[in-house]
Amino acid sequence: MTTEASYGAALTPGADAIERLLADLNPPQRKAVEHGGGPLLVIAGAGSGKTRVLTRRVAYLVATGLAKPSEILAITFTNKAADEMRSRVEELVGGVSRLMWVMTFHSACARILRANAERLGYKRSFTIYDESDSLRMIKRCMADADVDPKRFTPRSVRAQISAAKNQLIDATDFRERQGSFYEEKVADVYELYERRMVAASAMDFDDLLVRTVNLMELFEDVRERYRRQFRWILVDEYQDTNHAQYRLLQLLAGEERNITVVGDDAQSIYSFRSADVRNILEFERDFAGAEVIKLEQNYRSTGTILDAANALIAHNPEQKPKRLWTDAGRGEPLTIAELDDEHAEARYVAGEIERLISDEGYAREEVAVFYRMNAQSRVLEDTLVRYEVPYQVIGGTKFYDRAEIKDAIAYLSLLVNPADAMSFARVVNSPRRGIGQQTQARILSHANTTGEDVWDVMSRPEQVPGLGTAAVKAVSRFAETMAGLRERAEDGSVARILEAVLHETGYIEALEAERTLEAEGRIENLQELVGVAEEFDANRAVEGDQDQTPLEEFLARISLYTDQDTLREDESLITLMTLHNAKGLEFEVVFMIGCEEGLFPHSRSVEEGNLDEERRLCYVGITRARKRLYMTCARRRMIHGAGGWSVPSRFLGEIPSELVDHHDATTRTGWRSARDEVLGGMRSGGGIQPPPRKQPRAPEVAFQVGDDVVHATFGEGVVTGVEPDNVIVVRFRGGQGERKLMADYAPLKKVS
DNA sequence: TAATATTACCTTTTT
DNA sequence: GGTAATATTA
Repeated sequence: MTTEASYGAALTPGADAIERLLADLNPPQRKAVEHGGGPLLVIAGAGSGKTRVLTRRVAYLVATGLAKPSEILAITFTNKAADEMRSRVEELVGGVSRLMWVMTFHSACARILRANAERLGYKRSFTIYDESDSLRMIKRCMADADVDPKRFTPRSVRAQISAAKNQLIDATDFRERQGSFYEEKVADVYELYERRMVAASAMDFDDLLVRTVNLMELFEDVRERYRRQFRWILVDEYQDTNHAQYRLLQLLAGEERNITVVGDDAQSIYSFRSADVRNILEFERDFAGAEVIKLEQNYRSTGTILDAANALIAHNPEQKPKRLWTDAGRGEPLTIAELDDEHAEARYVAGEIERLISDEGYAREEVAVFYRMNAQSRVLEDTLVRYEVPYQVIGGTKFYDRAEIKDAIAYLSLLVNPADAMSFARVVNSPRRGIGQQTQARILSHANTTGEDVWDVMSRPEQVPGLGTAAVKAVSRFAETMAGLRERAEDGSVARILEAVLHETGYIEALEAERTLEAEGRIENLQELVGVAEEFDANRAVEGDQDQTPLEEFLARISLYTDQDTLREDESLITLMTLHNAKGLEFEVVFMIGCEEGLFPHSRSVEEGNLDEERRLCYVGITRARKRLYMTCARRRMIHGAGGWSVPSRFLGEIPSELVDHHDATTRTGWRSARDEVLGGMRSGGGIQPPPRKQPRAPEVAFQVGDDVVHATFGEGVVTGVEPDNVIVVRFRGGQGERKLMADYAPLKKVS
């Protein structure tokens, strides 16, 4: 712990510098930055300058001497957010930012575990399995535990295990809690999976968190060491933390509890990954004496866009009350466009983008298109190519997900971690070496029964029961090749090792022999990977880690890297991404496509009762837009082959009609009745009366002028007008003026 | 064992 | 529309 002296000495230097850090902040932002020690919760609405507050606060802590740079742990959820925070902090405090830990939960955990893995029975050079690796491992475990993959899909089993881990329920606890036959079986797989993962010295993404918690709980010395190191903790997007992450923060916060968390419950969109909004809602209880600061002034969007967002989110019953406001002016109305099908939708979007760029002077990099599912990008991409609109897609099929890249990385993993059974299985017969499933299964089960590393087993194949002479010979050859490569893997250039692997294992040769366009593409991808390795080598020459070999460091880095991080801002491209990926970003112009029931909100979310979360996702999308927002829906859409009729998303109807320009480009009638029903008061007259249908929320009571009402978000008010289509006008207390609400949908109650 | 053909099943969102 | 597991055959 630091002495009193360093606190005192701190306040003298650079009073100017400190004032400059605070100068352009609004009062609540300033208050958050200047908060001293102890827990702090910042409820930061969309676009309210939360990153600015976080980075300034880090700089402030350093500038005032309250914190040494090395005592700061700043946590984000994505690498991209971490990179941005790091560079913004660096601008403020300079090179000392190097000493801080500014990274994702997962990278921080991986780094802690690298230094301590042996205490938990893992090798220091443990391998990190991504989702597909872990799914393969699950499948293998299911086969070995005699669990029928037809009755229990591997994905659902993994999902259950993952959910359990994120709640820190280990295999033993899991078994104790479960009753049904199904859950018993999952418990069998869970136990086996945990054993196999340790045997392979491998961790999945959940393990990174769970094992770090285990480490801190089991070893007081480790816990104390990191508590002393991270005296100041800051967490971004706190609403997305799960229980394991919450526990980790609790363990790290220590007695001083210098923990700052920033988040927005209205932007919690990761409950499917076990994120628990309660973490943010109950922060004040968990960290008693916490100061709470709300940031409600929005610096990003027009008043119209904010009104739309506020009106939409008001349909969610439970949230921390907050009202986003701006003094930026009204701006232009939103556009809701209805098209015939996804092709017409794509043409509309492409045409509008062209128009916005050529007539209204927007730059391509200021435009983004968001969708619910990655699969939706395809049609749009085809159209953009035809319209010659340059674009980039964030997420989706990833470079590191390609088979050849995974193969190459699996080879390297096996060199570094000789216990890595999944990498072995991936690589041993690729390219074909005459080592088929039978042989592989025998080697793996021999490794499992003897407890040896796969590497050692394959090095002495004659000891494996049941192997024929041909198999023994093939395996020996492979083992020799690998042994030769391993000697050289100890040090030196990663790029060189990778090239040696690709050539000496015959991998490239096999691709060349294919003489297909596809194989050529694969070779190009591998060359790109070599390029990545070269870049890594060059950077490492400047700042290397002594504890790890270059190859180990490379693999550790790459396993937590996704191409999320490849978002480019400087090039003139429009950006395509899922709504989930859009969180934390902002664009002048935003298109949200596929706003149809079943797609958005997704039918599965509706079935599982996660409608509120879908609505928050919509809220996130809307609040990304600075100036212009388009929402589109198609009346017909192909979903995996078969086409179907669609109904506009209920979210469109939740946006007050006076904020919207409605653009109808559909060509036939018949569908309109369904649409009019959802869009409600948006247009009047005409059309056939829609068949009666269940309302999302039953109409409560008829409201009359003069009724006192209370609204989930806006608070108390009085009804000042009643309009057709169940629209009522309410004047809320607290100088917010009047709002039009749809009585059937708004979370509004009469008070007597 | 490997290569090909056929079928089933899919799809939410991601560190 | 696409992948991945399975059946079939050389």
